[in-house]
This record gives sequence, C-alpha cells and structure tokens, in this order.
Amino acid sequence: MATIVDVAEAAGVSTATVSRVLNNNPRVDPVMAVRVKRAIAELGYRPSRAARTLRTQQSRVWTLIIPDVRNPFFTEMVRGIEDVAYGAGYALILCNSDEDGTKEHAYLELALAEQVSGIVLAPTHPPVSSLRDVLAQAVPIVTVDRKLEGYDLDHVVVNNASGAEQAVEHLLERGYRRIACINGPLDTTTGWERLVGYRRGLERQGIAPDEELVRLADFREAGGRREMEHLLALEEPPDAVLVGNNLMTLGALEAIFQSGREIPRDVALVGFDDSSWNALSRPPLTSIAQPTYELGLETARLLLNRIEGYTGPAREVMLSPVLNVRGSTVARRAGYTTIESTKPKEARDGVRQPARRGDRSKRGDRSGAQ
Amino acid sequence: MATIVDVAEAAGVSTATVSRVLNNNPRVDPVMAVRVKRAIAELGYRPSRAARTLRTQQSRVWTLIIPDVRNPFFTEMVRGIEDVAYGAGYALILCNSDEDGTKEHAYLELALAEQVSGIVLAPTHPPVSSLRDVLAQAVPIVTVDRKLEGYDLDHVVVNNASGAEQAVEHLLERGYRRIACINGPLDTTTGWERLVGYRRGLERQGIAPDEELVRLADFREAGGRREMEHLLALEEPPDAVLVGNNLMTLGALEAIFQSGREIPRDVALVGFDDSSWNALSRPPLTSIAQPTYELGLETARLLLNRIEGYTGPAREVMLSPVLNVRGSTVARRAGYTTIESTKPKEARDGVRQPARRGDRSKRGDRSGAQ
DNA sequence: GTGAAAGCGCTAACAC
DNA sequence: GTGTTAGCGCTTTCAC
Repeated sequence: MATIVDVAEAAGVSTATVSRVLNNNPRVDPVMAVRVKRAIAELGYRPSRAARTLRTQQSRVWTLIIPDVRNPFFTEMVRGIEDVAYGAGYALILCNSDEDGTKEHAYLELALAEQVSGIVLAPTHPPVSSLRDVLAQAVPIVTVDRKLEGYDLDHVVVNNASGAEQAVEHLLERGYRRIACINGPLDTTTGWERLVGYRRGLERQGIAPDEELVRLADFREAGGRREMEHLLALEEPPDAVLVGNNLMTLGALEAIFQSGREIPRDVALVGFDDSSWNALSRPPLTSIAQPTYELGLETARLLLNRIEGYTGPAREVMLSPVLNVRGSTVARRAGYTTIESTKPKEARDGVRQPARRGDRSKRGDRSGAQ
Repeated sequence: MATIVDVAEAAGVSTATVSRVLNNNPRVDPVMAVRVKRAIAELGYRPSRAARTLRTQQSRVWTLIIPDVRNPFFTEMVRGIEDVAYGAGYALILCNSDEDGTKEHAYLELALAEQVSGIVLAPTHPPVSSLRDVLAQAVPIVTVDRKLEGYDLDHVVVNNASGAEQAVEHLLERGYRRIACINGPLDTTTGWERLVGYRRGLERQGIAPDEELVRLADFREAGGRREMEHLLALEEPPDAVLVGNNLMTLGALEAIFQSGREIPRDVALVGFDDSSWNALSRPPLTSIAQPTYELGLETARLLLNRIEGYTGPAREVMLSPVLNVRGSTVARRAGYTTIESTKPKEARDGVRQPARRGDRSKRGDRSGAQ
C-alpha cells in the first residue's frame, strides 16, 4: 500500500506538497499539482483515513444509531439524514442497536473512539448512562424520534400526542366507543405521549379511559400480536383499536385475522406509521403517517448546524403527523352486520384525507428555530 | 480528551503497561492492572481508534454496502451479518449505495481508506471499476445477493432461476397460461437469472415465451407500477404475473387495484420476497421467500473465514428459495367469474406450503465448501 | 510556493 | 513483568 512518502518521491516533491494537493490547497503550483496527481494515480495511492483522523482529530463521518434496521420508519428517516450528510460531504455509519442498551452503549463508545464529527441517536429505552460520557466529550449530537428526558439535547420529534388524539377523535366520530390502545413501552417518549394523546382524545368526549383496554408491548410484531389476542379474549372486547407503530400493527392484524374476525366489522383499526402497503392491505388501513423523511432532514440540519459551530441552547423541532383515513375505520352503523356486500365504497379504496389542521390538533406544535 | 500518556502518569506506570492492560495482555501484574483500570475510569479515557488503526494497520470493523436501506430484503440480511460480526467482535458500518454506482464507489474507497477488516458488498449494477482497486488491496471481500461476473470473489446467492421456475410451474398447474414477468435489470444476476427461470418454466411445459409479456424495471415500486400498467393495457393482457421483487410487487398491486381489477380473478400474482404482510394483504400473496437472514449468516461466515486466513479459491454458497402458496394464485376454473362469493376458502387465509423439493428445483444448487 | 520536521495516540519490539 | 523507544501516515507550523 502506497503512502504519501512514496507519492512524494515519485513526484519529486516533499510530502507537504502532496498533502497540499490532496487538500486542494490553492497556493500550490498547478504544474506541481499535475505531477503529484499523476504519481497518485500511477501508484494507486489512497490516503489513510486513520492517519488523517489522528492528525486532525476529526473524521468527516457521522454515526447514526437506530433501534431497528428492519423497521421502515427508521430506514426512511435514514434516507433523509443521508441526503443532507452526503450533500455536506459526510459519510454515514449506520449502527443497529437492536433495542439493546448494551449495543447502543457499544456503538456510542465506538463513535467517540472514531472521533466522528457528529452523532444522530434514535435512543433505545431506557436511556443509557454512557450518554453522560458523550456529553462530556462535547461531540455534536442530536436525538430523533424519541426524546431523552433529563438531557438537554437538540432533538427532532413528531407530535405523538396530537397524532393519537386525532386518531381517537376520528374513531369516536365514526361511532366507535370501546377503543383500545396497544402501545409501546412508557419509558419511551413516543410510547408515553401516544398514550397521553389517546387518553386526551377520549376524555375530550367525556369518555373515561378503561385501563383494561390499554396494553403495552415492545414496538415489535410479536408483542402486537400477543396484546391483540389478549384484547380479543376480553369479556367485553374493544370495537376499535389504536396501535402504536407499524410492526405492532402487523401483529395485531395477524391476531384479528386468525381469530376469524373482520375489519372493520368486528373491530376497527388505526395504526401509527404509514407505508405503501397500508393502502393495499385487507382492508386498507387508516393510519397516522409520520413525516419520516422530513424527520431525517431536520435532524441532519440541526446536527450540521452544531458541527458548524452553533453553541446555543438545545432546540426542539416538532413535526406534525397526518391521519390518512381508509377502510379500516369505516363508520359504524346500525344494522351493519353483513360481511362484504354492505361495505361502503370508501372501505375498498385508499381514500386519503389531508391532515386535520384545526386549532386543537396543532396545540403543542413548535417549529424548531434554526 | 485524555490520552494513554495521561493514564500512564495517573497510574504511575508506562504507556506500554497501559496498552497491555487495554489489550488484556496476560503477563501483566493484576495489581498494576487494577491501578491502571481505576485511572482509566477516573479520567474517562477512551483509546483513540484512529491511533490504533494507524499503528496496527487494521480496524476491527466491517463495511457493508447495500443498494437500498429501505428494502426489507437487505435489512433482514444485515441482521444475519450483524449477528455473526458482533459475535466475532467486529463492528459494522452500513452504507447505502442507493443503487448509485458513484456512491458505491465512494463507500468502497472509504472502506479501503478506513482499513476495515472486511467488506460485504451487495453490488449495485453495473459493476463499478473501483472493484479492481479493492482486489488489488487484497481486502477480504464477499459479495451477496448479486454475483459479480468477471470477478473471482466469494459470493452468496439464492437460486433465482429455480425460484422463478417454481413460481411459473405453480401458475401453470393452477391453470394460468398467459404469464407475464416484471423483472429487474438484466445486468444484475438476480434480474437475469429470474428471467431465465421464468422462461425455462414456460418452455418445460411447451409454452413459447411471449416477449411482449416481459417487462423490465429497476426493482423499485414506481417501476413495478408502471410496467404493470403497461401489461394491463395490452390488447391481450396476462392472466398472471411474476414480479421480480418485493418493492415492484407493491407497485404492481397499486396498478392492479387502481384499474379496478381483482386478484386472482382478473390476474394472478406471484412475487419474489416474502414478509409478514404478504400473508395479510388483499388477497394473501403467493410469494417466493428468500432465506434472507441465512444469506447474511453465510456471507458473514465466508468473510470471517477469509479474514482468519483462508486463501483458497473463491467459493459460492447458493441457498434455495421457497414458494409460499397463498390466495393470489388460486386455481383458475371454468365459470370462475363472480367476484366475492365463489372465492374458494384458501383465497382468504394465508395457507403455507412447504418448499417443493423435487429433483428439478434443486438443479444447480451447490453448498459452499467451508 | 515549497520543504523540514514535529507530533497526533497508540502498539510492539527490544532491553532489562 | 515492566519500561524505553521507534514509528504507523498524515497535517501543519515555521523557515526560507
């Protein structure tokens, strides 16, 4: 493997000159530059990243830690981050913490040891202690999706409470009354806030939340399935259910279909997270679409801004989710009992409805100051 | 940021001793080790990865380059690789080439510059020239999913031809005759081999492939939609379609539903790649399940083996796909024309059927020698 | 505009 | 079992 010394010798210059050419230093003789570049090409020389990092004490790399690579919510978000990072000349290291605090810790350590320029963390729960170290190192960091209570960090989140509240409001309007909620862990802000929104939606309409109808899982498919099975086995099962994320929705659907029940005849369903197949499912699923790609964009912008020297107080960017109404929450009607024939037209198509933009649903929104 | 020198001073030892403690060198006085460890903890010392890499000329990191982070096929595969890598003490850098040869090239360069221990490449098409450099550097590398023609590299693939052939055979058995194929680019081995299998399946039954029914897209949703629309607009549209991957299947479904057609009444569908929602879709989708996680495992094992010193000839590991039969390919029958009422029971449930294991479908399989 | 030389933080001979 | 020291490959003053 050729080094900068080899290049210098081949070009008949000093290593300093080669380095200058490498870094596009303007005050280098163009003729020299050409000679150096030719030598580089001939030798197949590639600057050592390690040496450069060691010397400059920083690498043009961001580390991005997400709880689940298989969850489309996170990977779509990654795309948003990627587009900004790539545009600004940073490479991205994506790490999968697998909802495992130990792995998250390990990757955080790795990021610090690698002296990356910045870190994007979609925290797993509960917050790991190693974060104190990260803060101590003063590496620019932004959290996304979940907020870390007790840490004063830049963060980008979705207005989860509003999303859940919109969904419950919608279900109530459509005539559902016994509305259940399958949610993620309450030590995640997403889990907690979605529960708050769910309760608020009910209480606004004078309905007392029935704690029997609130089930907690882990944001994964198996958990959604298990909790849905539990709900269906209740003496008085729910007539509608709000599911806290995409993967648990899959599980819930499995449980519902397997029990021989029909949506929305026997039970209506709204889930957090949208994707192409929500509109293609059986029936099309009403869902709370999160602006995932934009989440990534905003996160990356905040991080870039920190890296470029912003040292002000921590900022919050909160984006609004949008309720896409489809067939899984068709209006409940008297005498609505047959299976296929009476299903209204909207139940079969993926009818979209723009976000509700009333005063209520916007409460708590705040655009992040740059 | 504390360095090894700070730790050495604090513990009253030399940097060499600190280094030994760091690397669990057995011949170091346990008492010393404790003292050093305490100093490390007190100072919040973290070894510089860059310095270590520079010195040892290798980092315990693998770079993994995939064409699309949003495609569940690849992320599931990543999980398999992760489990092996993590177990063997390697961290994973995941890079998204976005089906863009330039990005792939950039990430390959980054990997070399970072002096990673190994590279897993799921190549984008067409093969980029920078690969020659990688080979020249003798960095252990394994390709997965797509094979790189003309490069003698370890690779792990699925028997694509067999998968496509099984699917076509199945459709023919069920009475479909005008079978279309929406496929990926033919300069990918996956695209090419699936087409070969499709043709072979037809020819085996004495049916001449109709080139009008073969449409090529880019393995993405929009392309699948576009080509399906094209097929539906033909004077004599197909009665069944084989779609080359999960994302294009989504697009194809959109086109079919939007045109007001029903599956399988108007057109049957089999798609490559399986996932939970295939069984939950409307109707449940027959699909060719690839052993994605296992693909990752095998890939990682091959890479590990190279890193540990194997220098023999390039190896191929080929895994077999499995056809999961569901409602989207229900047997075609005379008089099968009404919409819902006559739909047979299997159309509504996700009936699973084990892989066909006849001689024919196993042709070409080869287990990779370790 | 160019070169000499120091030094980033670590590891690994080698000496004791 | 421990310390001394050279040096990995690069960038960056500081002279000239």
